[in-house]
Amino acid sequence: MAREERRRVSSKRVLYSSSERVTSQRMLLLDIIRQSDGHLDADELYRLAKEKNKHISLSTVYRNLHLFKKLGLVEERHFDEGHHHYEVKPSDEHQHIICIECGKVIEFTCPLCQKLGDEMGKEYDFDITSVEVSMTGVCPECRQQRENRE
Amino acid sequence: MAREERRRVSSKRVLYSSSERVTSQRMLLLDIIRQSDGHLDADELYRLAKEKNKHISLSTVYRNLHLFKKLGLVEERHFDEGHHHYEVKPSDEHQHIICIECGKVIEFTCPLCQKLGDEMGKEYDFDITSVEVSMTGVCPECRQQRENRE
DNA sequence: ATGGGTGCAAAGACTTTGCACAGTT
DNA sequence: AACTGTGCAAAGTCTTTGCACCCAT
Repeated sequence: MAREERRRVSSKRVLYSSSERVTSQRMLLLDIIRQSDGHLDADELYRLAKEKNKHISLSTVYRNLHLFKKLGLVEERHFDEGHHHYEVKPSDEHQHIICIECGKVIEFTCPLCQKLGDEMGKEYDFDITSVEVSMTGVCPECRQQRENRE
Repeated sequence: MAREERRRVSSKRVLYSSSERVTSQRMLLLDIIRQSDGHLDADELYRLAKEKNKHISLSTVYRNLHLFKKLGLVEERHFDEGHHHYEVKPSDEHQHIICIECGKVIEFTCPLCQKLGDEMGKEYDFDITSVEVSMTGVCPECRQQRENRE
């Protein structure tokens, strides 16, 4: 079984084994989220889903994003904008660098960040459930363009 | 000159020395932001401002938050919600832990996080402009309440 | 006097909700 | 058959914008 395949089955298995119903919309959305390279927002997911199912509605997308989040299949990320982004919950925790010019997203892993979460949890007596690191900056390409403009 | 006083003057000095106009609304908003213990959202700032100036409008609040951000007087923070929070730009960079139950916010400093920003900047050839760390979890008080409920 | 700032109301962007019908169990 | 999920439209929340008037420079 290919790696891809295993991941897909595993997402759906979570759905099957939950008490939630398995609908074609949910299958479709899970497929799209898995195939994307991450960081979809609700509207992008909706547009992609509509290519396969013309009648799917935005509310269904929102409702199921909440469901997937509850089931632990996706994570909500808060970048510099007024809306949320979602990505498949990765087996390895990772963090993001976002270009403020073009919106490009770089992922990097940071074991240190998890460790930091543990430490701060102890320090302030919190049960830490997530550690989110977002750096913003200007990517090489956009910096180049800026320089050309000057 | 007291510490508080110095900080206020310094915020206003930035405004005076910019080409932006000095209006009573801007003075009022800067005063409120400075006096708050941080993490105000636009609506809270609006409500507080209305206590002093009944006619101030929400748009003025939004417009000036953008201005203050541009002038580097406040920072925008992205917690787990659908709206932004603002805080006086602190001389020392710090990060946040947010309780998912009651919304309480803890601040902690993390020199390591800035260092991480530098490193990642080098690694991916980004000019990093900010490093934002948000941890979420359950605070001691809310954990207690949960346990009582069970 | 000139140009930017403000208040108000309306519009925009993103998200949630009520309801009747359809689909899953 | 029972009950949850869906599509649609309407409402809700947060933010931005157009415009006439006001005020800082």
